[in-house]
Amino acid sequence: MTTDLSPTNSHAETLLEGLGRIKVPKSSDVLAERLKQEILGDGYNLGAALPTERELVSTTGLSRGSVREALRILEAQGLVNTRAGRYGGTTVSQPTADQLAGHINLYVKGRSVSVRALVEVRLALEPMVAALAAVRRTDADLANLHAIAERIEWASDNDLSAFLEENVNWHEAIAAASHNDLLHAFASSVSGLMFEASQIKEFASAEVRQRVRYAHARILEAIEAGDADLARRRVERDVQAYATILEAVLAAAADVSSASEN
Amino acid sequence: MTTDLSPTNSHAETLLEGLGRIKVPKSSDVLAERLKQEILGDGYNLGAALPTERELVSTTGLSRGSVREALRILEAQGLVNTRAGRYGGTTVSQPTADQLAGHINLYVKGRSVSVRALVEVRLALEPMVAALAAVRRTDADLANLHAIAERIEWASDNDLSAFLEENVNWHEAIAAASHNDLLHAFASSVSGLMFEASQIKEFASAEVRQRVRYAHARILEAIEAGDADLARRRVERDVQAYATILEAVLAAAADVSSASEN
DNA sequence: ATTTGTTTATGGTCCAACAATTGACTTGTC
DNA sequence: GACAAGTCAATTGTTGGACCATAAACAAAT
Repeated sequence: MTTDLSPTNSHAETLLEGLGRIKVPKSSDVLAERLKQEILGDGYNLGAALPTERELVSTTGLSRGSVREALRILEAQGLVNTRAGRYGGTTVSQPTADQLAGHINLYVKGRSVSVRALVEVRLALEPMVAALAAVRRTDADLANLHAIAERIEWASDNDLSAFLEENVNWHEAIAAASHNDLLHAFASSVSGLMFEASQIKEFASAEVRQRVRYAHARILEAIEAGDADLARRRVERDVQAYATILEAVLAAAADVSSASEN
Repeated sequence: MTTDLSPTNSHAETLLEGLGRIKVPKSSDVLAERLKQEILGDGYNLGAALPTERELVSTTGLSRGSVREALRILEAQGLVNTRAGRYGGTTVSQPTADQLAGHINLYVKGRSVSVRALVEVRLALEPMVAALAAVRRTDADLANLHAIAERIEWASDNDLSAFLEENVNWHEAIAAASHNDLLHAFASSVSGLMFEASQIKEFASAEVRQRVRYAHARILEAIEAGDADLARRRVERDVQAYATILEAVLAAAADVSSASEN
């Protein structure tokens, strides 16, 4: 290995055998990473105060600008909050479901994930969500769901955009009733993205709206009864139906666009 | 409404009826948000170059520090990359699956999501993943899965940590074979988290390892045959079995800790 | 007791300069 | 002509210092 004749770098090669690309990280990245480890480790509890910017400057030897860039990174990751003013400063916080949903949205939009793919994810998540909700729903969850169902009932005949929005709230409420934080974040994020897609597609006909209301009623019934399997099956059928309708709409749209291409 | 006697703020109230909390956003947040909108909108294609920092300084009127903080935020969101040097600069990029997985991990760790909750999510995702993989897997996917299965076979009797790691690769490979970017990101992220939990719990006995290998073989068989329903059912049973074992281990651990409490 | 002002430690912002990086360009060498 | 080495220039990386804005605590005034 050390004696083979490489076509380039004739000398000073023996010592540099397995050297790949050397990356020189930015100081702000290094600091952000170190703070992140300390936060995730046992060093800081929720709400604990990090050192002030100027303290970090003196302890790390970095400039205040670099320290602040590191803090902006942690802030974007949802790990800290900052408040100005005396007795303000940087405190440890938990990433919120909304923040995670935001990152999921960026991923989906940035990569132009197809609506079909979203439906597939929904098809995976929502039956499980409903099953868990049937087992774990609290009285407050049920009250919330009933209230939303009522608003959907009203909006169905009056206000299309309100109908769609309350629909998102419905899915959000069921996801919350599953009392599984991660599932909740996943499901409500996907629901929100589907909502945006629905607004473009405009496929909520009166017939579809009627169907949705009926399906919701049956699902809520199952959740209220605490029947997990029934809730799962009914949601599964509902999402399947939705997917079928969506396929039809998409096919129609494809027809139109291919026709206009000729 | 305007004539009622409020207990405080006796005068100068009529003009301030519906004023909520006034938020003064940071300049870097404003700039980050604006750039984000332009990137997500039709303004920038993938790989397109954003204005240089100094151009942004002159067009926005902000200081370079604020501009840089905005760019760090976008970078943390995976929307841009930055390279130093001439012909360097900030370019638009897509968030990677790894970056999304990182945010999911932060959410899970930050909120101390239970392993049980993770299992529930896995139970929702993986059957769908397998079903899609059975329909969409390419020859490369199959070759990859076979290679991993072989390495697992070897590691099962020799190297426990390698066994666990290859296990993650297995799940990752199936998720990739589903050819659904979002599902892939979700599933592989959860797999990674489960892996970390497994390393702590140390519950991969020889019997469990044997079982895993058998299950993998049957699942791969179904995927190779292109039988979506069979693959779904087999994965479902596998994950169920895993969940059962995990419950037992957790119960045993709970026994130990409650015993040591007395 | 309520309002009003003052204090002051903290983050927010700006500016100016220099260092480090890096791809293109130029020159030198064989 | 091809290849190596050196030079250049535009861009991000980093620093130091200064000042502004914010907000909780405290003091004073009414």
